[in-house]
Amino acid sequence: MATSTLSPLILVDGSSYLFRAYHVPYLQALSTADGHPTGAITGVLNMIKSLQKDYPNGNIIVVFDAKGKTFRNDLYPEYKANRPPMPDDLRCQIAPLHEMIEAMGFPMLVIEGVEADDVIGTLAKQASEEGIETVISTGDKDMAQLVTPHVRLINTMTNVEMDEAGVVEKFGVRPDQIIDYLALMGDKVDNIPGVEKCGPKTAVKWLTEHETLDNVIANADKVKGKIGENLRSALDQLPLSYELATIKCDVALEKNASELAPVEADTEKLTTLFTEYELRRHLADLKKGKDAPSAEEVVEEEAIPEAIDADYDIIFTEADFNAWLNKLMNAGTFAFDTETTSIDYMQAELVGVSFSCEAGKAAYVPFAHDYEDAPQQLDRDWVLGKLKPILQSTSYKKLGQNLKYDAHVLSHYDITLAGVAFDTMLESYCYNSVASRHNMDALAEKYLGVKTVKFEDIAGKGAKQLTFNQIEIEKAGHYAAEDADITLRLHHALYGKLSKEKGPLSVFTDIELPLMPVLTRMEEHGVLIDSDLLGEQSQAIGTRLSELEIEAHNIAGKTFNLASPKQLQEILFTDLQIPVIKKTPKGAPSTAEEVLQELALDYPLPKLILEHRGLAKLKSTYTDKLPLLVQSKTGRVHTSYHQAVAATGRLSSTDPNLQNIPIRSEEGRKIRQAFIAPDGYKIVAIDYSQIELRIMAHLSDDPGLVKAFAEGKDVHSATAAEIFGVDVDSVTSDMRRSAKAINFGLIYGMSAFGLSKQIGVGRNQAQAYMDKYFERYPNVMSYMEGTRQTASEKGYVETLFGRRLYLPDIKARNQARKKAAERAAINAPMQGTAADIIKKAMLAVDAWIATQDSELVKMTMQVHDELIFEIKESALESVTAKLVEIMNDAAELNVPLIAEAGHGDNWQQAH
DNA sequence: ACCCATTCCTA
DNA sequence: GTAGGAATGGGTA
Repeated sequence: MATSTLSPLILVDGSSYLFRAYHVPYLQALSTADGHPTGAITGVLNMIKSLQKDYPNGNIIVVFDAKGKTFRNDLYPEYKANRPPMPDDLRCQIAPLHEMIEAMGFPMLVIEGVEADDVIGTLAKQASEEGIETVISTGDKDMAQLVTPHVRLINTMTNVEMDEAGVVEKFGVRPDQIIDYLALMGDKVDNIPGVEKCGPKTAVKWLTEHETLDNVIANADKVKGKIGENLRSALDQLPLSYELATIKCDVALEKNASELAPVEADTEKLTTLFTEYELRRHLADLKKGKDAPSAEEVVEEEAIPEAIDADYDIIFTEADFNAWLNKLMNAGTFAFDTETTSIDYMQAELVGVSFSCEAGKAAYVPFAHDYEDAPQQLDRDWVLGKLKPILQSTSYKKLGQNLKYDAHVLSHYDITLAGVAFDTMLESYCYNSVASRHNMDALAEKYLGVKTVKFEDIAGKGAKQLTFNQIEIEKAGHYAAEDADITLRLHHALYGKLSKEKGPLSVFTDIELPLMPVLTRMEEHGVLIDSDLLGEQSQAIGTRLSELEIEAHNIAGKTFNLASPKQLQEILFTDLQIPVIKKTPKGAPSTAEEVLQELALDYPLPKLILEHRGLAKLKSTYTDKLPLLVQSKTGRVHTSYHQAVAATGRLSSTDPNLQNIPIRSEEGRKIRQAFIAPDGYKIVAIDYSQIELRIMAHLSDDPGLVKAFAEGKDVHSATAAEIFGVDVDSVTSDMRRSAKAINFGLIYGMSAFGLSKQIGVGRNQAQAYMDKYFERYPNVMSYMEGTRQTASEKGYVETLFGRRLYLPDIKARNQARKKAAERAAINAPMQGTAADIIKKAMLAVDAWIATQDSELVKMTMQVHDELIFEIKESALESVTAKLVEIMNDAAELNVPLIAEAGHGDNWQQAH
């Protein structure tokens, strides 16, 4: 009986979906005008309607958990004891949902004393016995135990269907082993005990070896190691865990599966309910008499997968290449991508190039694949010679994904990429910077609904990963051509959206895109490092570290790894019995700096550890590492600036990160001595003074703050005078320090609690300071409040230049997340506007430098509010003055924008 | 070889 | 309290 002519039974685990829907962010935002939440209702209704569409003949039955205890609580009083009570904003959605489902005519079961799982298990078993195919719609993995040749699971929210093979694929064990598997692992959420430290991997391993839980138990004494001990100590309660994990399939029900038939929908009642809960979409569907769209159709921005047949060429002949070249030249705009041997732009060698100028059509031109028996390819220099005039011309418009990388590589073949009109990575970043990554694979999935071939798919991963030249041309060609094709299609999808948003579009056109070649030049030029000096520093630090280690071991009475927080916890809080001051988020006793600072007052060891940590950090991260990053080709260090990482609009820097070179501590600052000027040059560092506070003054237009800046006052002293009600001349350094903390705190969207911790006063005192501040600077307060409000209304905030930052959590029910989003909303316009301004300054500086002798001055680094240059000694003063002027003029605020310069033979002196 | 938590460096 | 990157240990694969 492989198939059945009877209608399939569709069993819906309503409770599982209710909880899932409740936690879906975009559903959380839904409520009626008077604030009754409706997200979970909407989620479950969408899901049921989507099932209706997918199984038109299906006989749908919806099952919910009943209130109160179940038989499992009798077996084990601790069952689900850790569950927090159901939140009110979920509880209040249950009754209306039940009413709606009943009015829709679906049979609905809510049976006391058992869980929905048990009712579903029972119905599924009955159906199987009658030869009815069953589909269980659930998000709960435990249900996998119910799967048989006639029972499948479907997760309607993710649209993943699971039959017996699917269970094996997902879990690594068969459905009939699922209970054993669950019993071994236990369940933290339901408070079911299992074997300590036994997760999915271990459970699968044991069940693969021994088939059943009973056999695992019988062979328990053969399991070695800590995990074996854990298994043996769990033996007694494993039978209980097994029983708790078992879904009961013989619940006494009034009607069996085949007797539960749907009744006609009560349209009138549904209209009333949908109107009351303002479910407009469902109301509209009711009128049209059609099924509601599936859950994903409700989400905005959902990509509709494009059905485009891929037609990719791999070019081996000059004639074919010339034909493509002609197409590109006539295309107006084309997508372009390089394939190379390394992701490090300084090491990379070209292996091939790909293009596309029409969706679905692309070409790959290989010229340096050198695996054994690789076919004859076109000559690299011939290809590049042909391409050079086109790539260098601004008349031919190019687009790509992160073309900064390609520009670097091409520059090593004497090609200066120009005419870059679009970059999909930057388009995505400007359109919506809040994404974990703006890489092509993620964008293709998000905006095109297309899954691309990943580099790892063709090259493998880990130590055995191949480089592109070693990959078979057929495979490589498809991958490379797809990259160009997808980039082109992504551009069409993304730019259409971006161009409708004025602010984000101007950030893309006027700031990010033109900044790309500027960053390329900075990275390519690199920074000069005195490796010998760093070597000496490493050695000195090493000596001191050994001394500290010996002393620490003596005090502890045994040897231990000073760099291990875990071992240190043991020594401090167990061996030495020092009281715990603070715990880490995971609950372990913290050994963080602030804790050790405090302990250092009473005990000798923490002080040693602090010094050791500080020095070890300097050595491993900076003095040891930087010399290793000097490129032999240039004798310099070449960082990577990332333009699409920080959600606020800042740059970030990696390999190495040149934006966190120490400055605060005396020893740390010495590292900056190793950032040196070449012969005949000076290092000049120009930084913006108080840029974020000035932006706050501008955005809030607070008279007091604006005046303080206009008069060129020390703003922290001025603030202190206002808050403490004293004359500016009587402000003590303590007052100034507190005022400074408040000023910074405001930029970070702080609370009184945060401030009190920062400046070491009580919470009430901190609140009093803040009240006083807002009294003196009332527009700052209204600005902050206004920002929170706009963020909540629009879902995003903007910088002065239109850069946008979305805040998906701004309406979160979870108060911690909501508060965090509010702080980000306060901070982003200030941090982001500062980022816009320094980027504009970089563009203006670069444009001016281009008009000068190429040896006169180079911009080498950017550290958020500071630009660092190498300037020819002979023209030091005039060039510095010019640069300061350009930076001052980068933006017109209602307070002065002040850049301050310093110079020296190294970066430390320049400060 | 990879993931994670913890810690610490910057503006 | 905002925004980042990187090193380490320690667990699991």
